[in-house]
Formats: sequence, C-alpha cells, structure tokens
Amino acid sequence: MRLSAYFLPTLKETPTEAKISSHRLMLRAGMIRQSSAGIYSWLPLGLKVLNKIGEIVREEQDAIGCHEMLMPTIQPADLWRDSGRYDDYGPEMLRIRDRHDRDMLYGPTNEEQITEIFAGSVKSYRDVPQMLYHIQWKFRDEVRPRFGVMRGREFLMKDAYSFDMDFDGARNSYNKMFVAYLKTYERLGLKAIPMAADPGPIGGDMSHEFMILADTGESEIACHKGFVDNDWLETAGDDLQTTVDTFTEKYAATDEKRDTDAEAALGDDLVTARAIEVGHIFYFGKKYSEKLGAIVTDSDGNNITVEMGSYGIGVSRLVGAIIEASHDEAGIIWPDSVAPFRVGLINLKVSDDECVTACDDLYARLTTAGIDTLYDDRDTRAGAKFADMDLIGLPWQLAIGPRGIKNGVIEVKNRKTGERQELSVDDAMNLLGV
RNA sequence: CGGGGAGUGGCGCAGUCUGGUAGCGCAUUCGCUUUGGGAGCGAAGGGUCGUAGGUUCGAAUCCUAUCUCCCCGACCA
Repeated sequence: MRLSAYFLPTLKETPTEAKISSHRLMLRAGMIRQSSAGIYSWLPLGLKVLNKIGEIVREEQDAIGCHEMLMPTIQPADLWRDSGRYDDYGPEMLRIRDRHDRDMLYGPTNEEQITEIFAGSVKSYRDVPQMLYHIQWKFRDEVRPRFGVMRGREFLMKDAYSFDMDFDGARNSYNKMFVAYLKTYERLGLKAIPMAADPGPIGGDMSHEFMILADTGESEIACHKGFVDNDWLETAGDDLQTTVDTFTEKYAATDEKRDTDAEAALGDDLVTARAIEVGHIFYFGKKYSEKLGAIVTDSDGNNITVEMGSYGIGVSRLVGAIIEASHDEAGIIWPDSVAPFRVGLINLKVSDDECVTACDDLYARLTTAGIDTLYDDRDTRAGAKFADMDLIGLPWQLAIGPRGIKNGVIEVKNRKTGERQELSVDDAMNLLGV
C-alpha cells in the first residue's frame, strides 16, 4: 500500500480526552475515531488489526470443530422475556421500540438467540454435541465507558456456545475451548493467564477468565509465578483434561477471588500485577436450555435437556489490550501476527529519481513475495516518516536514501528491539525470510 | 449513579477572576530556502467561543437552564 494513497490520519499531538496509552496510540496512529462515549469508528489501519485478530480467533475456533455463524445485533424482547433476563438485565441493556411498537433490544450477548435456534433445529442425540460461534457487535450501555476501545459500549466479541448431552460432555467442550483460548492468545503474542472466576449459580470449577498482565489493567491479580515464566502449553500432553489441569492446579486469582492464605503459602513464587480480562468461559448447565426448551431425545428415547456453556473473547478489546502490553514512548509495537502491515518501506528522498526507483523496485519485490508492505512515498521529511512508522508500530522498517544507495545498502530496523542495521537489499530480503 | 473537571478554527491550548467585539503553537494552502530521525522564513485561508434563554449600550467573559465529553469510585467481555 502506498501511503500517499492510503487513509492514515496520524496525529502529532495527543487528543486531550485519551488518558491511557492504548487509547492515545490508537487515536494518534489513525486507527479509530470516537463517535460518542464508548462508541468508535474503525479507520482502515485499525480495522486491519481488528480483522487479523478476528481471523486468528476464527481459525482456532474452527480447529476445535466450533462452527461459525452470524446472529443479529437486534433481538426481540420476547426472547429475553422467555429466559427471564429482560427484566433482570437492567439499564445496561439498550432497549429499542420498532415502528409497530414492538419491544426490541440491541443484544448484549446471545445465549437466548442461540438456544432458540438450537432448540428449534436439534431433536436427536445424534446431532449432539454441537459448538457454534459468531463474531458480532454487542452493546452494553455501560455507566462509564473508558479506556477507549477496551471498555466501550459497543464492542466486537466472539461468543461461542456448546451443547452436550451430559455433564461429562459439557466438561469436554469446556476443556476444548480452554485449550483453544490458550492457543489463540499465544498466537496473538500474549501471555494470557487463566484464572478461576465466579462460576455463578451453577457452582463448580468450570469458569475461567483469561487475563493478560498490563500496568493499566483494571484488576489487581495474583498468581503463581510459573504462569509468567513458563509456557506449559508446549509441554502439555495430548490429553485435554491433563492440559487443563496443568493450567488450573496452580494458584491464580482475580482481585475478588484472592485468597490471602493461599498467597502466603506461595512465598517467593507469588506474583501480583494488574491485568486486563480478554476472555471468559463458563459452563452454565441447563439455565437457558430449560427455559427455552432445548430438549433432545437420547438413544433410549428419553427427553434430555442439553447442557450448555458459553465462551467469550473480546475481539475489539484485544486491540487495546495488545497495545497496552506492547508499546513504548514512540508508539505501538505490533506482534507479527496482528501487525497491520509486516513491513514499512520508507523513501527518504522522493525528489531523488534514483532513490524513487530503488524504493519502487523493492516495493515490487516485497509485494511479489507476498509481504504486506506499507510504502511511505509521501513528499514529506524523513523525520516525519520515521516518527509515523514508529507510531504505527510495524515490525520492520526499511529505509532507503541516496546515501545508502551510494553504498549499496538500505537501513533495516526492528521495531521491537530498536536494532538498526545496514544491509544489501538481498540480505534484507533474507532477513525477512524471502 | 455519587464525587470532580472540561467544552474557544482539524489538533493542543491561552483569554473568563476584573465584560469592550478572539489569539498562540501545530496542522492546511501558496512561495522561497532546506532535505537521513516530527525543518526555516514569508504570506494566506479557517472559529456566530457546546446549545438555549437572560442581564447589559456591549457577553467567550456575568446569571439560569440544558447537552456533551473526560477523570476518580461502585459495576462489567
């Protein structure tokens, strides 16, 4: 992409309303613009990242046999009256009335909707277990939206739902999701720690929040330091339950679940930090299947109310969370997997024909090699280009100027380490794995 | 929802206390000089000061109401 033709409105100065790094950087990097409190437009660069995260989430859901679908944002109130949540939900739910005076709502979540669909379509044990998900915009009318995209009112969320014949099946579905989540966060370049969460009225140990450590996190957490130091996912075996046990047997708790005795027992192995919740999975049994009649017949002809679980990942929140976990004074530092472009190519002197030719050639080579490149061919000063590249945080910066051309080299900078080296074009391509 | 703060060109701010008809930096446009880490000089364009009432000869400034946004807390992916 040629930057001269792109839409990337970066800001030199920080908008006054943004207080935390990720929010400031997203505004400055031209990723988002605020529409109203907690509601944002996603500009091209921001949308690219959002989509990349969504794609990784999607791949890991598909990999465990969870099927993508898409449910509406607007739902009928009657559906929620059936589950009893229409009155329970409170002012966080945005209630709407259509032209026929029917009560509608902008969905804050989709348990009712999915259960109704399942109940109407699945009648036999032969079609169970089933796992379905969608990635859709939700709305929760937060009293106080804040932290930019991390606590918005409108947010993009992946929510999945599992349906099983019995508790053992539900546990298996839960475990599959648990491990899929670990893999998802790892691919996003995040160290997410599963922490025991409030399981609600069902009880048991089947509810976990996935937290990533960041100074601006909303809650104060404590955990065994093994969660920070180790990567148990690599050492975990094939057995699902064993893998899940590896991650759940060690102490890890969000602020409301902390246990001073357990923490004292850990001694030097205790780590306390602030963290951001980026996912939540839980088993809730027959809570909705009972109310909405999700009943199937088993092999003996008995009617069985299915066991359900739901599994959320805050996709839009992750954009902010990743930045919180990965930035410096100059700007964002994207993990390779979600970077909007892999390479930023800087033409240091657009008035120099030789330099332009060299840049155009390299751009063509990169593009042909399938490397998504943002090519800064604008007629501005070098300093501004470097500053913008640092701000938007692409993993690699390649800078070409007359001085380097004379010596047959270009400058290659690694955004994360800050390391700069002068290489020939071929060596630079090798470094990028081409 | 309790407590606090703020709305003035696209962005960041001053001016408000003490009323006199709006200013600075950045950005934008043009010209010249520059050109390898957010350049310099000169010129230009752009604001009915959140909105609505009121006080006054005169309101960004004083009074009243209202809307919006931000921060701290309680609540949530």
